[in-house]
Amino acid sequence: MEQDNLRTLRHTASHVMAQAVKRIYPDVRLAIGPAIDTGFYYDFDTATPLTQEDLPKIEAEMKKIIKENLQIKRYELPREEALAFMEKRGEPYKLELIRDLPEGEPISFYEQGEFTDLCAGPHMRYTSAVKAFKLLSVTGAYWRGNEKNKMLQRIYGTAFKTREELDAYLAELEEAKKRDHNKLGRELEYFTTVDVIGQGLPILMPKGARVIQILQRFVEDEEQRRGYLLTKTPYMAKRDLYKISGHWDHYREGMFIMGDPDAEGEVFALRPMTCPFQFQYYLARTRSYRDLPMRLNETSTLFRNEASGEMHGLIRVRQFTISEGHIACTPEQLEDEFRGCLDLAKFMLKAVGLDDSVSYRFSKWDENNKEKYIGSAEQWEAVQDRMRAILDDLKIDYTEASGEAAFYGPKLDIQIRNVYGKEDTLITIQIDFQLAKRFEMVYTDVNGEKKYPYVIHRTSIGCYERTLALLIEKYAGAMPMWLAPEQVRVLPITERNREYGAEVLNKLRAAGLRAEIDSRNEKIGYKIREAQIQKLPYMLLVGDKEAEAGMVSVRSRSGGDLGPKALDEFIAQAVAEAAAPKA
RNA sequence: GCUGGUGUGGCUCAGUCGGUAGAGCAGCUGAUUCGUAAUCAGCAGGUCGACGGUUCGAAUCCGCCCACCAGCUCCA
Repeated sequence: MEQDNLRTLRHTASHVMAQAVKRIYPDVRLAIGPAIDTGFYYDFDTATPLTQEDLPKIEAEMKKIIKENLQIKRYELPREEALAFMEKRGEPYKLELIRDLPEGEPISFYEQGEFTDLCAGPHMRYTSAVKAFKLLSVTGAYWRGNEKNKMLQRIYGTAFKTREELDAYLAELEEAKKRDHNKLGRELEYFTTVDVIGQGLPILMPKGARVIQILQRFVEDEEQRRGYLLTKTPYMAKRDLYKISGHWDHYREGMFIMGDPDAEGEVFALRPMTCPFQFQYYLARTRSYRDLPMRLNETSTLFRNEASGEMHGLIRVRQFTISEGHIACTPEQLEDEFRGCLDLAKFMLKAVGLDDSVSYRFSKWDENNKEKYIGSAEQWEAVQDRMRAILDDLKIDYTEASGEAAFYGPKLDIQIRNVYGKEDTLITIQIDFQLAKRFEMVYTDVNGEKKYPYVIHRTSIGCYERTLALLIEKYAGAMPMWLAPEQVRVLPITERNREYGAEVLNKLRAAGLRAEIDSRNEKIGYKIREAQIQKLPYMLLVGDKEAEAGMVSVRSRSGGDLGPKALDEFIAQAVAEAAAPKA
């Protein structure tokens, strides 16, 4: 109920904003303006684009409207009158909306002063109800979310019941932005990008590369324990392969193609997915039901020619490496194998500490967009029902989403939000009922009959770049000990202590700890500050008295000064702490 | 791809009306040997994102690319 009130308030705020915009720019055309989870927006068609500089003006006008305390009145009109009204007002988008309303649906309007909007409501009763609001940004957005339509101007804002709540939210936003991996990850030198290499092609610097290496080893070892067979397959193939898989017809604009597809001769393409490559192992000889389930994994680098506006830090890139895998199994094995994939994914999420940050999405096909998918409606419905049954049986709390499936089958997507609240898929488990047939992957069942196996496409920890990005945001750069690219830094107090510092460093490294030394001629407080900025788990101060006694003075990023400790004792404790999580 | 914004040494920024670049921090060298951030002195580092154009003269004006940021669309 509380939530509903807030949405109503925000919806009213969006109308107040639209009224303000109309007053300042009478020629704008109104599109839609709903409340959203974080506030509200309104889409306008304007002759010239709005910019950030327009916002204060609009805010000022909104304040006036709120002060005027206009009454908000709801009324309904019959279809013809509604159309005539919007016709007279010159609102083409509203006309389109009215025309699309189903017959018999009430057509309601909300009026506040000179401003009237087609709207289902509900709304507050007076404009003065909007007490604490803020306009945040102005961006483009396609009419009805379709890129073929005109791009409108969208203003985002937020509103709360009190000033305090608004200020708290804005402060929270600012705090969240400080954890942005795209800023922090560059500052802390996890990665960088460079113009001459190109968009969506990040350079993983030593720290980023190290974290990914740790994760990769962890994943591969765990998958080995769970009966996976590791493959290493080529990064490119002739187009013929992608014709069989369907990628050539359904994913071509997403591929990097080498050679002219219209000319004679061979054309190659970098792989956007691993499936058709990994299937070749299955196809290498005849298979029987005794070979199943066959679990294949690969640390697989993929290339996708994303549209230029899509790239974002390490979250959306053109080359990435994924903990890929495919399971071929019989229909009877499907549920157990699916359960196994989910268990592995959950284990991974828990290990890196992201398990409480995710949500589950059952991604289905879109029956109104059949070109995007292969297979018949009956097949899709059947496999989706099967998947839903499995999800329900596993008691997964999921939401359903149409049009989010892969072109060959439905998915369970494990979703995560970045610091801006934008949702991305971290992990996906897909049931594929079609590619086996396309590749003529068969097995001989107990009765000697040839059958097509189900194929599960799955990832255990997602793609490493994206996972790294979300870990940076989750921990604000302060990686847990087992993932920290630099676990310990040795800080000699004076030049005199460098030799002992080097000795300490060697012992740390010999014990398998990732350690560095700061031997600059700077004051000790300064070196500590540096290490703190980099969020290092441990700092070891070594001075004259530590050198004499074989000790180190330990500081942790969290607990502050831990006092002097025998070096061997520290090492034993740190090594234990640095161990990877166990199943 | 679309809408808007941004692009000056590693980082943060200054650069007024066009007169061919400055600061702090970081770096390096020397001195200092210091116990919880910033001692002293010096040095080095930039074809002002790229390429065209206007101009006697462009970091400043125009065009076109490229990259980065937010959003839309698309997606792991």
